[in-house]
Amino acid sequence: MSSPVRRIAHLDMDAFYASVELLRYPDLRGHAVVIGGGRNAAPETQPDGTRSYARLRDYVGRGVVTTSTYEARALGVFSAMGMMKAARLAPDAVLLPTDFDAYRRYSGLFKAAVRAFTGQIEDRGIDEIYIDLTDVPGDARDVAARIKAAVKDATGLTCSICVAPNKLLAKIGSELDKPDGLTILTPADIPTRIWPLAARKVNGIGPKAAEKLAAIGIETVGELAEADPGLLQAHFGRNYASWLAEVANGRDERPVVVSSEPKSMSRETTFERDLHPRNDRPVLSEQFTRLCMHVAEDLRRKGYVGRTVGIKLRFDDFHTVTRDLTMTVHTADGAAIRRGATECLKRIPLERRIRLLGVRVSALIPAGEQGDDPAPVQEEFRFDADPDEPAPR
DNA sequence: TCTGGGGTCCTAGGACCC
DNA sequence: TCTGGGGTCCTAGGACCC
Repeated sequence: MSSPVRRIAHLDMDAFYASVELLRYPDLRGHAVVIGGGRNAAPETQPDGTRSYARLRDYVGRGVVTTSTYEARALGVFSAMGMMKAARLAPDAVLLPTDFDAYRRYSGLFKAAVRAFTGQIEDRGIDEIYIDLTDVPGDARDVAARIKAAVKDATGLTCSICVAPNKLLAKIGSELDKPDGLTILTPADIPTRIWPLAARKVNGIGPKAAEKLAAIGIETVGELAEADPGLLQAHFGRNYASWLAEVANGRDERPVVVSSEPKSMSRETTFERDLHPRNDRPVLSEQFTRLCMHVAEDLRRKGYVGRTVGIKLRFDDFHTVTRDLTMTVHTADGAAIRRGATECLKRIPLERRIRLLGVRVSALIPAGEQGDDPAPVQEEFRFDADPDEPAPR
């Protein structure tokens, strides 16, 4: 049983948020620009058309870098870096707040442009997708070039695309020629183009796994491919070890998943200062309610109800704990969510200041598909019931 | 200079049931 | 008498990704 060779593309927008901002503020082109930080203000345009931008050096707070332009990256400023550290590396960089509404608009534009080629698209977030091009006629490089042109046309933005036999290779490949890249990978390219790469480049090998690999002398994908299966199993467990061996050889059969239902929705917030569980109780309580109402609003807006409510606390020492509670009925009601969340909160000892508070609802189903009993059903007395048989459901 | 927010998936133990 | 063996649900934590 052999399936035809697939043709899977991964498309990744180049420095997406930053590039969208440069469309708005073309005068920043060529400058080190950093997006992130959270509560900072947007630049003001003067009556004469000039704009004054905030500089990274003036930032105070707990935010992290969301994206940076390639000029800022050259100064060592990357995504997920603390803003205060970024400010030390690039004090003169321009700082812009994140504008998710704008990014979502451009995300919709580029995805619509790709959809003109095929509906076989898997969403991987705001700035990247997988595309199954197996049934799209034409030479791979040609199709990819046409998709890039269509994206550029629809958004004014560049992207990087790799076409490969599977998602694993396509994902790795789209990074190889960034920005504005177009990469084609075949199985024959694995030894030359994949094996020299750091193991960390594989989607699914994160910082922890990379560190553990390094500890047993494995730095590259090629070294991983040569590794003794027994050694891998001893360090990573059977499932992860066999997955590592597969990906190191470029094997991946995962399909492009065109649609999926959300599993959970959550809201969380990091406070500007760590809050004391007793002294700051009013603020905490107010924020707690706000988060519950926010999640409820998200659920209703998207048309879901959930049955499991969970909370997350991060303390001043960064230790994070979660609690959750499964209810008897599904809900999207803020007050019901808050009641569940409060039960969860009672199970956490509060002995340190609180840095982060989060509320999550999971076990989601589309609203309207509730099979929940409208009211508790009374057990019916049956004089003929066999006491050893379970009651009928 | 302490490290965001929104997700998914996996593991593992215990409860509970047949 | 040393006490099976699955399957599923619930809960907590952690790795990872964008």
